[in-house]
Amino acid sequence: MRPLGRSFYSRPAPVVAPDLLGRLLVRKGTAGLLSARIVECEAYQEDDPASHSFRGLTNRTAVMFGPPGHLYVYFSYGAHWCMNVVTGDDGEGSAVLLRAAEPMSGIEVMQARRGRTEAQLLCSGPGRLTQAFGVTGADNGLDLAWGHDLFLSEGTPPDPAGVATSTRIGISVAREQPWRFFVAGSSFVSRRAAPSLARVDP
DNA sequence: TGATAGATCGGCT
DNA sequence: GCCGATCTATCAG
Repeated sequence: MRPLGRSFYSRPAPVVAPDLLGRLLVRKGTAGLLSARIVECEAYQEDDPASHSFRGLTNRTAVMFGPPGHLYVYFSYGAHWCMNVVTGDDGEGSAVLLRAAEPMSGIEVMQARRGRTEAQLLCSGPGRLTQAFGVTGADNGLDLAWGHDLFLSEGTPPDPAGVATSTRIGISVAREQPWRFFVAGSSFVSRRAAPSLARVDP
């Protein structure tokens, strides 16, 4: 199981995002091997009012403006960590938020960390995914493309016809951009919005 | 310097 | 369905 290389990430976020579906998020640590198949993610770009990078480089968003293939982790609503994959060129503030995944291995560790046993409650949501994988601010800036215990591997991409798009969850601006990508029909997609999300809300 | 909104989640009504 | 927890960044004064 080899990490996806730098070139995978050095493309625009809305191009990388659908290509992330079906890939495996892998963590090899003292807790053993953890892996999950990505089923939902969202693209964010520098000229995008919904993006953390929209107002320019800050201490918090510095990683987003760095080289592609690194991990951007931020603390949300005073309670949860959320993880992004940095995309595009070095110096450009774009990334893809990993929102949900289907647990594949290391399920007992995920259950212990989450305090839940149901498979759909382990990695289905950005805060849940980071908790299951033990990702925190300590992992901010980590290079996914080069020899760490956390990386993405090839996996098995879904049939292109099985990929659906929608507006991004919890975002009130730039609603015209259908930059949420998910595996249609997967029961591991986060459930915050209506089931038939292939439309753009008015 | 204070108020407020936010890429969330889980518990309660 | 609604609300609180409680950190970060931005904006108003």
